[in-house]
Amino acid sequence: MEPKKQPYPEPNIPAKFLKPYDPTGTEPRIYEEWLDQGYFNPDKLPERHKEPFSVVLPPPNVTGILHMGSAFMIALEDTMVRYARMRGKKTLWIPGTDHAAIATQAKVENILYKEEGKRRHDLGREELLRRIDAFANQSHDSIVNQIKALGASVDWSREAFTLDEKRNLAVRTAFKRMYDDGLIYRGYRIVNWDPKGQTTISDDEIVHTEGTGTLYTFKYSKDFPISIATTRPETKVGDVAVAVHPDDARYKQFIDKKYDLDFAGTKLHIQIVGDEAVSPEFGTGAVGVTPAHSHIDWEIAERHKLPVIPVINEYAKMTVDSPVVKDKKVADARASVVEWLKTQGLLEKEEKVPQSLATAERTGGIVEPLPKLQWFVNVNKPIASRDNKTLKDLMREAVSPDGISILPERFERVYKNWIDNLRDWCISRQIWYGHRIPVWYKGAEIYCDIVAPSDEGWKQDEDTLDTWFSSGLWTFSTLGWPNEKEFAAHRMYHPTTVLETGYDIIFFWVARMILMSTYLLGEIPFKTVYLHGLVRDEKGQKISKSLGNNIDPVDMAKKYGADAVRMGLIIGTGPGNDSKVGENKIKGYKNFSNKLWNITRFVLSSTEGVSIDRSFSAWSADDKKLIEELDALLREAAKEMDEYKLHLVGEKLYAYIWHDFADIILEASKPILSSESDADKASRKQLLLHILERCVRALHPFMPFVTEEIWKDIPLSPATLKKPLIIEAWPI
RNA sequence: GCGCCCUUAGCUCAGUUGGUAGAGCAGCUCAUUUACACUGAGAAGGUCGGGGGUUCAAGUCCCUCAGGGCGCACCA
Repeated sequence: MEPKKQPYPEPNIPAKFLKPYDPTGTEPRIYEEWLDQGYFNPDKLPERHKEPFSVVLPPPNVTGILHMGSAFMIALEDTMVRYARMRGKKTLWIPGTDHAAIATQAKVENILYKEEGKRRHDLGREELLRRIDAFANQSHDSIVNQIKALGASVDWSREAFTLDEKRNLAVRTAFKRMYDDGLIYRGYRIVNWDPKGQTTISDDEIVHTEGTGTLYTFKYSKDFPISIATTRPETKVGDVAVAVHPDDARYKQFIDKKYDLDFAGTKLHIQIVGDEAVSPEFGTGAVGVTPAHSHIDWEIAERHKLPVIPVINEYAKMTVDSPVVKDKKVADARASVVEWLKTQGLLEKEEKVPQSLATAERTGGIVEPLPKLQWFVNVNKPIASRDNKTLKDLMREAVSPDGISILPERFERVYKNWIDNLRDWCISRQIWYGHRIPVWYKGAEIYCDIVAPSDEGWKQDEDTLDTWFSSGLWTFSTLGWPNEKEFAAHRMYHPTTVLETGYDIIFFWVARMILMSTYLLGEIPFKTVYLHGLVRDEKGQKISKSLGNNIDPVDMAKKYGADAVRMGLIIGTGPGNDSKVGENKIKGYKNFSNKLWNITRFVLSSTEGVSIDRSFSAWSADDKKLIEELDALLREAAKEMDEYKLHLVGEKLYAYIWHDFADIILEASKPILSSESDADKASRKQLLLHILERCVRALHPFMPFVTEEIWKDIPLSPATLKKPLIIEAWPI
């Protein structure tokens, strides 16, 4: 054998290795090959894949394009799924998109207004829905292409949409079952009203922002015995009571007394009630009770059977027939009432207090609590078919050592805390895009069913459902439920193995899936919840349109390769923590792809004519030790993969391949390969091939493209049938 | 108010049963028809936010303080 100093270019290795690795040219081609091979579909996997491993892709909203956060999620999930597949699991990863009701409709309405100056009612329900569908379809197509560009090994034959026919049947079926069990009811109750979006929203869709308010202390009238304090004087025209703590010595003697009085141009009938909810220390220790426009007051009113007087309408305007406030916007009405109090000499004190403002997540509108007739999910009703447990009970019990575990663990407490504070879930929305409520009315009659009543004269409820209602069914609506035959064929995949998603939707989505699955199926929807954090920019700022700091993951993939994007996202961030990602980090992993590429070039050109001999045993002492070291590292990595510590494994493989294999082992091989000892040379050639082969297999879940491309040229022994790397076994 | 997280090299972060401090990037010195410049070698750089405690041993466990971030509930 000649000393290893050959002129460039070297002969007899595949020509592609003589150039730097080209992800842009390679990745789309490899993805096409995977699609042709069909192994994304578990039904097409070879015999050895038996034990199911199933994941649902958190469906991206059809509101636009994917961002770095979605890419992070896809990278994590694809790495988990590919690892499981190589481990011989029967892997099913279901892709889909989310209609995201309010978000999508708001987006299209914005465009409509900007481009045509029209509002939703100018178009009407049918035409607006047509526009939204067109927008959603377009958005869907680009999202699908983006998912593909990132290398996701999802089963496209099972792709779902939260608003398609099958999911609609699932929604109607779930609604009907809950309605029949009394878990869904229609009620006149105080709800969160978004005047900007003109719809109700759930408690979870409220975003509190810090601000300053003014706390006004005053009396309703000169001869009223108690002073009250409030930050919303304008609502006081809707007061029906003053609540004090039952043991408060200052006010005890007034409890149950009633007063008729004139306030800001309207008549009030105020009853004094004693209620434990009132804190004697705050303000004057007395609360003016406005049942129609405060959640707490509503509850006080319920306890004391007080009347409800709405004074604010859906446009956040005052409705009370008083010259002081009539037809004014709430903010103006507040000023008017304060002015009135001053002129009457009733205002005792004004002080600035910190106050948080409730705004709607999607529209930014200031949320106004209003009483309305809406549909709710009762979370406190005992369910006969579930041992008289309530939905709250089912949700709480699902997260336990033998049920669902959440990673990182600390989120289990966050989840339980949320359940403890959970109120009935308002599910009806006054928007057009979404699942129509499967309820029909004829006069005073109400009819709920999966299909419309056949006889004449019924009118379907105009409202649609909270988008999370359909998302809650996702783990099983994507597996065919409620179609018995289809679901039976997929029964093995439920509960799904792991749910990987962002911690920001633990309440919206994770909790709702647990609710739906435990109630409808009597089983948990998944065994493990892996929560990832927010992807921020290099400076740690939240990625947002206004900052213009969004990096398009697909642009990055085009520039540096999806493999590099995936590594850049995964490495350096444990579950539950936010991460900072910039272009430089991704670039670094592109260099790594090329490093591996050149390692391959060196190994192939140094081992010409040799193929991998799995039963090789004539190892030199050094080589035997090196093999053992790598095996130890891989065993550790396997353990960490099973514990979902992907960031550690990725880093470990990177460090080993670059700094052990390339920097040390390859360099040390040069003198050995040009030495006199045939035995040492034979051993070293086998070593180089063995290590390369193991590294490529181990790295595949993280960097699927470059590894699959290298794999094609790894010289397995001629007797071995080479399968695509995607279904090869992970080493160790 | 209740609760959670973060504070480790200039920057970004790893570091899970407690056992002599790690990586990437940046910077510094050197090498250069080399498998790879999308490179290599080397050196430098940290009292692991402050204080206290437990322990033979603490970045790691406990208490406390400070700064930053977040979630929930909102005192009207």
